[in-house]
Amino acid sequence: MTLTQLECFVLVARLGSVTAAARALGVSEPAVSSALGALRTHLGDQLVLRGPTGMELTAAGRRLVPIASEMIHLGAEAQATVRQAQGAAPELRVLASSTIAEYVAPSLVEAFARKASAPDTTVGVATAVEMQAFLQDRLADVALGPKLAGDGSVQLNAQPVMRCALQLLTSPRSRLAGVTGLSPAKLADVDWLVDPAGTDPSSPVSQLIGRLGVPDRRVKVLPSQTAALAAAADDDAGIAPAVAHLASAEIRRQSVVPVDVAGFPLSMFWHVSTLAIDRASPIAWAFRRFLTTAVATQIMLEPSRGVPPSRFKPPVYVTLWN
Amino acid sequence: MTLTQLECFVLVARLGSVTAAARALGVSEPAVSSALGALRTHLGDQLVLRGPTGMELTAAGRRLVPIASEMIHLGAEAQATVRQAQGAAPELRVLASSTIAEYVAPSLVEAFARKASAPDTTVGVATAVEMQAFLQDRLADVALGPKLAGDGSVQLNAQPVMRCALQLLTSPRSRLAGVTGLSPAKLADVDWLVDPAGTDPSSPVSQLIGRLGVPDRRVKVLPSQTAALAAAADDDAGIAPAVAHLASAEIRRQSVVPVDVAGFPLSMFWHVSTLAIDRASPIAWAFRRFLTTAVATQIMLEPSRGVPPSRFKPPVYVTLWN
DNA sequence: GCGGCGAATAAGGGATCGCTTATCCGCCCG
DNA sequence: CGGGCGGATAAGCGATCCCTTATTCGCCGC
Repeated sequence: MTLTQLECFVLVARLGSVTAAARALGVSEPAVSSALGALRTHLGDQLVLRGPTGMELTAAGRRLVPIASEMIHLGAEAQATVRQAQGAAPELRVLASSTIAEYVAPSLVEAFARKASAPDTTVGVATAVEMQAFLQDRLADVALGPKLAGDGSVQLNAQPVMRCALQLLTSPRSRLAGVTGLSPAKLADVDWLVDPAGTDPSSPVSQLIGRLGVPDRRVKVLPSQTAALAAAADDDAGIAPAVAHLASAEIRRQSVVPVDVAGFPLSMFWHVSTLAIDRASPIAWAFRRFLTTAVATQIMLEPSRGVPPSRFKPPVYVTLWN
Repeated sequence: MTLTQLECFVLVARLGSVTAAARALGVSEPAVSSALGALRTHLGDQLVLRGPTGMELTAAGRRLVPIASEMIHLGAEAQATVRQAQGAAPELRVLASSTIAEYVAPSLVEAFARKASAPDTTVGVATAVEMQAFLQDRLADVALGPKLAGDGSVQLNAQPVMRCALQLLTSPRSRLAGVTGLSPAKLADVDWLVDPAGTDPSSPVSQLIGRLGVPDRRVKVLPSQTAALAAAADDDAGIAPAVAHLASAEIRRQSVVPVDVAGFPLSMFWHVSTLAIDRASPIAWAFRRFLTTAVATQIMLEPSRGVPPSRFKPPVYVTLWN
């Protein structure tokens, strides 16, 4: 029985899929599968079984989840406690959607470090379900992006921190540019140039794509929002969905222009989510309060220029014990 | 960071010595030392330092102990929970002094299993400090033998279950036999034939030996009380300290006779110790209550004939996760 | 029946674990 | 100052972990 094995099990249980857990951990699917197999053998129970809607817990598995989750948490707490006893800065583990990680998370973290007790901060990219699982297991302290609610066992606390306008952008030379009152149906048959957050099923972009019935082959996932905007500028028909104020530079210099479709710009919110205040770390809520300050709002409105596509590193997931 | 490493650390912290922890775990001293070294490297703190009175905790170590202890406990609980969810019998881990393990623990456990829900019981031999550490870490459920109090952090609850008379026995052909009003000073210069419990510093026998100033070379540790009595019967001067009613068969057939020394027979008690009732497992307290019944008392008074020395297995320590 | 998707299994390799025995080192005590 | 005790270190070895890629299995929808 290894902490790694327990971690794999909990993630499979929470995410409902071995593949999803592997993705969240940044390892291959058989790695998780075999860890799970070892735990199953050791405990003499299947723990999770394949069901129609994903992996479902057995009776034993259902009881094991909270225990394993607590062990993982204590493992992280052990490290944090020792660090703190040595007088080191507390640790703040932030998860963000790829869009936020690209444009505003670094500046936010930097500004917070200057104001607060200079915590040792790491930023990782994750999808909404991954954020939820990581927060519940306390493998991360703060999630930035979609609104998270938590499942039955562990409640999460979300709060909007930024109102955004989602625009559909295209090249000024595109055949979509300048057309007024464009029919949404037309949008299903052009290239959609999205950043990794667009692959998160719970993201507004992904839901939009689903609602419009855009076929998969039309969805091009670029490594960053900046890259997506650059690709849109070169494409004669592609659409890049983007948060308006993040693309302000590209819009101002007219490398891309808004597409005129009913319902756009689409209003949406960035949220900050943590465990409830009595269960989360103090530094998590300090960061959370910081996000509602004018300083933070300013940073979110005037983001650092997008990281060049080539240098944008997608997932910097939480480091564990290996 | 491994559960094994944490376990080693906690035992070193609780027992105050690497060697003692190694003995409690039934492994070599470097095994514990290197596990501790790995944890130190991983966490970047010494955790425990050599002090005049044993290994002393650093600030970080002091904070780590309860966290690590809880992780170990949860590890054991994970296994127990899964077992239980599968409908298996609950687990009862009993620690006993070697004397009790030899004479009465098997019968007690067997009788309890017949009355109660037939738990899956294991019996191990341990010294008093080991019992204390194991109970506090919840690696054992019940300790049988000396009265345990617990240290500051985790309170233990002890209760006497049997009053015993400690006799000094010798061969009827010994030069000590038949002598009346023997001076205690004479006892320091004869062989003392003790069972493994006699090496536990907190045992009455060990304290007696210390009080009388018996030199180490005079103390012969036999693998069981039965073996000690047999050796005493063959020795022309040796003394075997023994609980009177356990040696009743040997006394009745006159293979050994009591030595007449002031203060003997010496009254002492067997205790049962567990965590407080709200922190211990239900089965632990069920066993505890059983020990105060007439059935259990009868078993303790008329023990199963001592296990033949050759078949007595000394330490069957708690199994962990390997 | 046949793809396709997701999980399990196979095979292999590098790292670590966990244990051993033997040795070294620091410290206290006679 | 030498011995002795207890902890740390060295060297080595087998088992396990943990990861990979490739393949197989089971199930569902077409």
